[in-house]
Amino acid sequence: MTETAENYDATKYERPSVTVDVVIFGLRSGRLHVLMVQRKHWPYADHWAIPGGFVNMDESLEMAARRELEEETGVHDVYMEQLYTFGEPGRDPRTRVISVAYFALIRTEEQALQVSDESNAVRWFPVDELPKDLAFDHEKILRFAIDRLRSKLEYTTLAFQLLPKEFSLPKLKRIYEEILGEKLDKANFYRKLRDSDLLEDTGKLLNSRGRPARLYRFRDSRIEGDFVFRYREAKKKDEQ
Amino acid sequence: MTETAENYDATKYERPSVTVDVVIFGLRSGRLHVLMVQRKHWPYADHWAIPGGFVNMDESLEMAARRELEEETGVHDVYMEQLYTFGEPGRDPRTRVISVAYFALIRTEEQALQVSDESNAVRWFPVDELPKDLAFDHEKILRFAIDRLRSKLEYTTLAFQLLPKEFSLPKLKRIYEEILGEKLDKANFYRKLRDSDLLEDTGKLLNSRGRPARLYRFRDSRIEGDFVFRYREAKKKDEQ
DNA sequence: TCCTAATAGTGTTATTATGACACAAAGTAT
DNA sequence: ATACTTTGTGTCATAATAACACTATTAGGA
Repeated sequence: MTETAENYDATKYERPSVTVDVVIFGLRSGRLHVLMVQRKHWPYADHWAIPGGFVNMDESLEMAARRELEEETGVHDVYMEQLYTFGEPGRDPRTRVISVAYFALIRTEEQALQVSDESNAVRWFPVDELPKDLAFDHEKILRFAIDRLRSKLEYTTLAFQLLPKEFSLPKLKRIYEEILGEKLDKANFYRKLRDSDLLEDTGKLLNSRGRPARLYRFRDSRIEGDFVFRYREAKKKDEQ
Repeated sequence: MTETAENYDATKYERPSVTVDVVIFGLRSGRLHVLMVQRKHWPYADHWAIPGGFVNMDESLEMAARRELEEETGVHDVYMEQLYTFGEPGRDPRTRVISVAYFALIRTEEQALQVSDESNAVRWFPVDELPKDLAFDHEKILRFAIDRLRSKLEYTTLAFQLLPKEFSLPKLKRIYEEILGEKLDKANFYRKLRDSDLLEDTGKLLNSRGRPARLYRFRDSRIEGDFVFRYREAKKKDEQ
């Protein structure tokens, strides 16, 4: 049958629901954390979940993700990109739900959390100490997000989104080590950054225990756009 | 209000439709092509489009993509991965439609095309000679897919999915050149492949004009899994 | 005040990867 | 036989990487 504007019936087919879920990464005390909300309602009441919700009919997916993020946590103006779309039948007991997952990177010190009335609590969890029995397939989504963050760290400047405006090289290095789970060589790391021309010396120093660290900021021009900072090459294959 | 299994009403919210669209790449005469269908019905009747259709309530997204692919083109058993989800309001005049896009790589010589009754025609187009006025936002999806294919070619073995089981090194090299749009050095390319240990010599030779080319096949163990063949490093930055 | 611990930052070198290019090998066509 | 075409290898200068030793600058305690 030929459909025209006149006879097309938008309700003819049964439709799935569409949600957006947002994996929010931040650093706290130098460790990588994920923001989770504790659900108030069925299904999975009292279970921890990634913030998210249904997409409205008149908003884009990214707008929906940003709206949910702000509603449920008070967080706004952050780096965000689409991660993957999860749509297995049965992943939500209510009905067929297709979830478009995003991940966001935030500067924790610039953000104040707030709890919405959809959840009991909002909390940061270290990525290696996640709560048990997450709602839905959120554990899978989380692992997916962590893997993606790790791999993108190796060829993008994503890590910059997690740092305060001004920071020291040792701090940046510790973040890379934290996320990649691997020690890096100081000299080689510093040299890569110097050569990359990504950083700008603020002239300021940061006192701590030992010798004070120089503070840098990122050159704006390099953060956006397609410039690639590959902090190291692919690992040598040790298989064979 | 608290929702329970008893009072949850799945039809309470208005829902978007969800479709899958599949960008299908193949080689024909050594050039990269995309498979398109010509629409029969409103909207965009007679316009060329990426094969796709609505997701059924009881099938996964990837199952839906494979079903649509087979229904509309007769193509099956191919490499496929999720590309991105497009969901701008207004991208489909019928109603709010969210499209989960996939891309597939096929060995053209092993596949016979067929036309479904949903479309007037099915045709291969070279990626640099696409038809004008594609349906919906399919031009955007296509560009997205081509970019992704290019970038993944540089650090995966995706190109292998486009080739016949047995092939020569010059042929493989020409494919890389075709997709990347750039000449590669023979010696360096061959050396990378030899060192990668990805290939297995079949012992056979392929006669053509000049010296016969040795035929290779891929070691199965290396095609699947997370093994990475980086045929070259990132380009040097020419900016600054 | 002077030593020590702690942290920041630089220099050096062997090894490996890359890119450019010349050259040799093995067929076909005339 | 010889020219031509295409496949395949060798070599070398340069650049990137990894490993590790070393110097620098502060705080804090003896």
